[in-house]
Amino acid sequence: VAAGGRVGGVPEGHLIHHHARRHRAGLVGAERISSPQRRFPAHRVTGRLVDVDAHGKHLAHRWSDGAVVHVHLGKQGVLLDGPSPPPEPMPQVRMRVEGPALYTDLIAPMVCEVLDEDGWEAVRATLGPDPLREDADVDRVLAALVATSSPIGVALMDQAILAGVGNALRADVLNLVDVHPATPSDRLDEGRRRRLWDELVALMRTAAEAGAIPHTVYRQERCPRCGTPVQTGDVGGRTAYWCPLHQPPPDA
DNA sequence: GGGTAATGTGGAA
DNA sequence: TCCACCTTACCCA
Repeated sequence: VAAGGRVGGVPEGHLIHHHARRHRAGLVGAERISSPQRRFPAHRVTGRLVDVDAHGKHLAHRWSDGAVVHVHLGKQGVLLDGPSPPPEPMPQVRMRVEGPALYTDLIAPMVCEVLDEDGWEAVRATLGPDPLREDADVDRVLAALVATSSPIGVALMDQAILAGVGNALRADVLNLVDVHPATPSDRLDEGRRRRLWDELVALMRTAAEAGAIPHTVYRQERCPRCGTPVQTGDVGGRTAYWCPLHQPPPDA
C-alpha cells in the first residue's frame, strides 16, 4: 500500500479503480466506520469490510453484515487515503473507514448510501461495460456505438454505453485515435471503433495504475504530436478539446 | 488572499 | 434548462 494522500483530481473511472485497489490492499478487514459530518448513517453498517468493487465511476464497499456502501464522487467528491492511524477528521468528512493499514476519508461525494447486494446490482445494471473490468463485454460497446448517430464525444460519456469515461478521458482518447469529438458515432468504421476501445483500455489502465491521466489535449495548449494549438468547443454540453490537424471536423 | 473554472449527475423549476 | 453539491487547481493581484 502506497503512502497516503491525495490522488489525481479528476473523478473518472480510472481514479475510482485506483482507490478500489488501494482499499482492497489496505482497507479490507476494517471494523470502524464513522461519519464525522453525521450526514451518512454509519450505524447501519456493522462487521468487517470484506470486499471492494468498482464499476465505472461507482465504488462499492461490501461489509460482512451484507451492507454495500455505494459511493459516487460526482463533480467535487474527494477520497483521501492515508496510513493508519488517521488524524482527527475534518468536520466535513462524510464517511471515514479505518482499516489495519489504511484509512480513507470521503469528502463532498454526490452519493454515499447504504445498499445491499441487490441494490448494488441494480446500480450496475444501469451501466455499460467498464473498460477496466475483466468482465467487460467489448462487442456490446461496439454495437452500441454503431447504433447511435450521436457525436462520438457524447456517446463515450454515456455511462449506459460504457462506464467510466468523463470529459478528460474522452478528449485524450479521441486525440489518440485521430477522431474529432463531433463525429457521428455511427460514422466510425469498425477498425476505428476497435482501436478506440483498445486505446481507451490502455489509457485507463495506465491512469488507474498511476492515479492520474497523462493528458494529450485535455486542457493543454498544444497537440503533443505536432505542436498545433488545441481547439476547444462545446460537444454535448461539455468543453471538448481536439487537435485540428489530427482530428479534422466531420464533413457536414 | 480572492475570484473563477473544472471533473458528473440528479433533482427542481 | 438551470441549480446544487461545496473541493481543488490555477490565475491574478
